[in-house]
Amino acid sequence: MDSGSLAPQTAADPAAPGLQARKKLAAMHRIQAVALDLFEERGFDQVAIEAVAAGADVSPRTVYRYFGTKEMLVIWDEADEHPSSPLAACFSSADPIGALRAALGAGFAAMSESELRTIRRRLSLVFSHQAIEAALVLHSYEKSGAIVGTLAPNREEGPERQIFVHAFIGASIGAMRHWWRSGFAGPPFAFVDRALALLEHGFTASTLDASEADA
Amino acid sequence: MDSGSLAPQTAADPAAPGLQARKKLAAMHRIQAVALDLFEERGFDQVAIEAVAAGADVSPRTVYRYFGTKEMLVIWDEADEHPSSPLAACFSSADPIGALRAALGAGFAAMSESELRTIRRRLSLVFSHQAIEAALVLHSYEKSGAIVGTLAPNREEGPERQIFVHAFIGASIGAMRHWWRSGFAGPPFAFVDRALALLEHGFTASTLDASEADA
DNA sequence: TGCCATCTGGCAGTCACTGCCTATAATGAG
DNA sequence: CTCATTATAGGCAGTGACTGCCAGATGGCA
Repeated sequence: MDSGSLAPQTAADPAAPGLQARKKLAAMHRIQAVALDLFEERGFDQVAIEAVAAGADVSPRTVYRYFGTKEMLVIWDEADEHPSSPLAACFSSADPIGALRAALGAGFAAMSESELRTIRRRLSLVFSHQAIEAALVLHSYEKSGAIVGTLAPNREEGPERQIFVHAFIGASIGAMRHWWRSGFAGPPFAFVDRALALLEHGFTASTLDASEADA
Repeated sequence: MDSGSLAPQTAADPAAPGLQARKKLAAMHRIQAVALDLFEERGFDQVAIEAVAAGADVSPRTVYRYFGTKEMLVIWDEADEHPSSPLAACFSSADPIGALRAALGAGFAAMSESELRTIRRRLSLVFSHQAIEAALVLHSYEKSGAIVGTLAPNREEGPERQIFVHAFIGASIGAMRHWWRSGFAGPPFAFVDRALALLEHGFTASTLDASEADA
């Protein structure tokens, strides 16, 4: 609702985004908010892009230009915009899993309650609709693939890193799905942390057999 | 080309599929063959379903009835039809990873060279087109989710199994992707086996750092 | 203030996908 | 073998996601 951040900046920050960039970002937030409302109210498949556009006072063409696909209305996160993702450093770390645990923990801790609420709303839509979940998996693959690609551009690599990235994303999404299925019980980081612990120490038979196995 | 298996069976096998079932299966193989040819020739996005249907001498409506989506023309595998999937037993085994390794190894070993060639063609399409890869991930999640769902219908579960299933699929697809990127060098099972070994014993820092790390 | 680059909106078109109805082919009983 | 029943393929029309194109509007900047 509030678009106070559209006011021009007094100091000339060299890396400051211009007015159009700020307007675009504000419009994207507005469009996504309208979309989430409509999707929750009528169901993802029952809402046409045209309705979202009308509710956000933009043209359908603009919605497509901003988000590309209907699923991206749910998937999109402003954090993805910043290219200097904290995940990038993790994959190149000597201890990737430890770095990921630290980065994700810090990320979740830094979230406000309203941000967490939005995350929960989006995840509910993700796991209720196959098409959105598929888009999320794919988006994550792409992002991580791009990160790994910049780390080792030319080197012939073994399959380990590729397998790890995919397994990491799979495990994370599995953890998020379980968080959702549990009615978002407990802090979100507990689930991701459990997933990372499993990846780090391996899935033993006893781990999978018993429901009680704390790391 | 040959549809010899359409001949009526002499002995009355009680579980034998009827004529329509055999015709449908033959048509699906024919349609998929045409689709793969066209997709490789012109590109997935440049081929309309109508063209596939025309090439296979069926109506477009029938293609949709059989495959549901365009991506399924690539994803579909006759092995998926049989409900008694060997994977089902694996997830309920006391040693799921060992069982998976055995089942997948046996599955790959049983494949003829022509079947392997088809797998390679399909994988090339999968990893060249995001939409198909997304559909594959989704399809795998669904299948595995259904299997796990039948195993423990009511029990409240911890996140471990959910995480494992997703990580397993992620790792497998990562392995397959690497197999594809390597120009399908070596036997396919080596990559999946590597993925399973990593899942079983965990991703250590040294595993991810060096390209050379044999289990 | 005025020029230039960029962006938004509208239009028309393609195509994946679906529900509905009819024609046809397989199945089982007599 | 014949017929009634049932399942299945094909045709048709419609919806909606998504895209290229062009004209008009708007921010960026001298």
